[in-house]
Parts: sequence; structure tokens; C-alpha cells
Amino acid sequence: MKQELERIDDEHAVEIFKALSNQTRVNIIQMLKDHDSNFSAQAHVIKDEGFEGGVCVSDIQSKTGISQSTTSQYLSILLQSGLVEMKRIGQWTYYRRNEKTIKQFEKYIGMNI
Amino acid sequence: MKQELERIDDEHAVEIFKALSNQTRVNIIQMLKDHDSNFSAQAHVIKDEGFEGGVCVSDIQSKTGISQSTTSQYLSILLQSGLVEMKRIGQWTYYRRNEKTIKQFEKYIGMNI
DNA sequence: TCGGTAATTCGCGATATCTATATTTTAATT
DNA sequence: AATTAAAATATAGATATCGCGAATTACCGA
Repeated sequence: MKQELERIDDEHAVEIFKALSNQTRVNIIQMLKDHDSNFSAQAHVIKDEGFEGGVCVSDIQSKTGISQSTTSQYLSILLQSGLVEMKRIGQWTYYRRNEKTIKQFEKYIGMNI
Repeated sequence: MKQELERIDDEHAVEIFKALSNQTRVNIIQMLKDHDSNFSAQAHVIKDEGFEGGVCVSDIQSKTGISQSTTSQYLSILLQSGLVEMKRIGQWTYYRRNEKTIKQFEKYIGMNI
């Protein structure tokens, strides 16, 4: 995954635009924002383990309505772009938003678009 | 072209992300921002005619380095998304940024991404 | 009306994206 | 070791994007 220590450059920005140029992937980013209301109670939401806000693939999949494999691929596209980060714990892979990148991206838009 | 009277919805946002998911198109948006330094003097920059900041296709084309037909297509994608607006004057078609949409887009990012 | 220049549209092959099913990998459980 | 569940990867056909050259349209000036 993209390690955006500094600011986002044009190439990285285009990669993010690509990642967001699909309605389902935008939905995923949005539902991860409200993970509490979207994945409460029974879902495999990480509360401890140092990965707050993380949601596992199958829970995301059941929300999107698309297949498991597509969900997995879409998550890896989002991961590649840096918009989300992931952590594998046991047999689950948890994804959550990477607010740092998202903030940098916002800043990029304001300054470069 | 998209007439964004109100705020941008998800569908429109995805269209804008698609428009920006290409380096050349991002370059065009950026060079139109600095139209003064990019297209000074000799260029067919509109100073009057009520379309300040407008640059014609051939001037944009010579800056991008891609073919004239591709430039034209890219501009129509940007127009469709609402990121730019255009005005035909005589045999020239002038394009300039649509700051209103861009501002709304920025706002969308901040609130919905 | 006839050229000439600007711009759009058309047609195309190459490449990429979309999204699914099937398979494999990883890890937990019994 | 066998079973089960989660997730990733492989494969594939349909569709979309990329970017070009060629053809077409639009508009000017002579």
C-alpha cells in the first residue's frame, strides 16, 4: 500500500481518482466512515487489538451486494491507493479508512485541482 | 454539460473522479488554472467577450503533447463532468475551468469521502 | 463560392476495467 | 488429519478506456 509520508503527488492523486471512479468503491469508503451505524453489534468489528474501526471483508461484502471476490479486489484497489489500511487478525482481514491519506487527498484537491 | 445548480451527488462525483482518473486530463485542469502563465501573449486567450480565462483547443493541445482529436475528446469528458465550461466564438472553442463545480466538488470530498 | 484553419466525430486496435465463478491459500476447530 | 470458514488469487467474457489517424463539420476570409 501507498505509504504517504509526505504530500500526495499528481501520480498518486490519479491513482486515488481511479480508485474512486467506481460507485461501489465509493460506497465502501462511505460505509467505513460510519462503521458504527453500519456494522454494529454482531459484526466482526474490531474494538480492541489496536485496529479500531476495522471491518472484515465478509461484513463489507454483505453490505455491498457484490460478490466476495469482487469485494476483495475492490478492497485491494482501495488499499493500493492508500485510502484504506488493513490488518489480518486470525482468519479475518480487517479494513478501515486511512484518514491520514484522505486528509492529504483533500488538501491535494484544494491546492492542485 | 452537467448543470450543478445544487450540490454534487454520488453519481456526479463518480463521473468527476472518472474525468480526473487520467494524468493528461488532470494536467489540462491544472494548466487552465494558471492560464496566464501557460497561455500568455500570443495565444488565443479571451480577454473580453465575457469569457475570461478561456483557452482554445489548439493551444491546449500544443501544451499537452497529445493529438488534437484526443485533446478534443478529453475536453468533452471534462465538460460532461462539469469541471470545465466552453464557449464557441467564431471558429474557436474556448474552454475554461468551472470554478463553481470545482468548489462544490471540494465540498463533496470534505463531506462525503 | 472556394480554400484554409479549428474542432468534432468516427473507426479502430490495444489495453484496462468490471464482475463473476472456480480454485487456492490461510487459519481456526474438532 | 480432516473439516470448515475467510480471504485472496486465477481465469474469463463483456464492456470501457486509451489515443491515434481519417473523415466530417463549422466557420472564417478572400
